[in-house]
Amino acid sequence: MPFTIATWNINSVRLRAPLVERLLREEVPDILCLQECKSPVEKIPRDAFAALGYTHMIARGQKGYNGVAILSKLPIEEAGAEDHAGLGHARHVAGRLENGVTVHNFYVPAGGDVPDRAVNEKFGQKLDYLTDMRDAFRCMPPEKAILVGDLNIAPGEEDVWSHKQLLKIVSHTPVEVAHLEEMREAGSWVDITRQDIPDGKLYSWWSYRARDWDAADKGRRLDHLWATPDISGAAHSSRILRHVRGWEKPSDHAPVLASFDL
DNA sequence: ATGACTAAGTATCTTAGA
Repeated sequence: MPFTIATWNINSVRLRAPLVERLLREEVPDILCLQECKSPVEKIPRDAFAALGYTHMIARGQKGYNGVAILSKLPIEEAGAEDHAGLGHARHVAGRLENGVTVHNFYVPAGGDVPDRAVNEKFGQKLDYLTDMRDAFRCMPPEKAILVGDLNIAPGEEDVWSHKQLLKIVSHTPVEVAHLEEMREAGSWVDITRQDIPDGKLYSWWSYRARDWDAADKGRRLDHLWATPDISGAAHSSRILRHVRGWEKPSDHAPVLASFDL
């Protein structure tokens, strides 16, 4: 049965519940993975999503920060949640669909301002988080799986507005890109967005600080949708919904989507 | 110059985002 999956860093699921509902109405993905819910699980407005047919939810949450949720029209059962790097943060949750596909929803640490773990503890935590993800995938190679989320790294030169100007900016430093690539390789993950849209600039995040984010267009592709090789051939129709960044009181991230014919 | 915003908490500023 074919299905569509979406991922979106919502930057507060309670404040932006109306935007989530609008996306669900307009795009009708079968599954929507959210990051930065910034809410305890019991305070997520799940009834509003259930009213639109999203009757299944798997989530991990905490007060104020982080938090991930999987909303689904399709039945989905819990398939674990990891606390990589031992941060005690709600940054991962996994679910399994009835067709046997496992969905991983990740929110990788942002990493702070200075790309040096000797002076910035958060940068070290980001690298450690990616290393632990890598080791987990090496230990148990994923099959029939999809990995989505805000990975907080824009790996390619075409994934940022200026490769040269961002080389020393957290999210695009060579050490982060190397950690991401090792983790991707450990799970044999295929970047579905780039499989479908191989060429050209592609962003999923634009800073709130720009006077006119659309005109400046200084974006980065921080949000990713990957799949294992056994199902990557079934993926198609990848999109990044740039126009959603222009909605009233938007998240600074745009939703990323793909469909699978399985 | 990227360039001066946004959200939550216990909150009238601090921490975090990236």
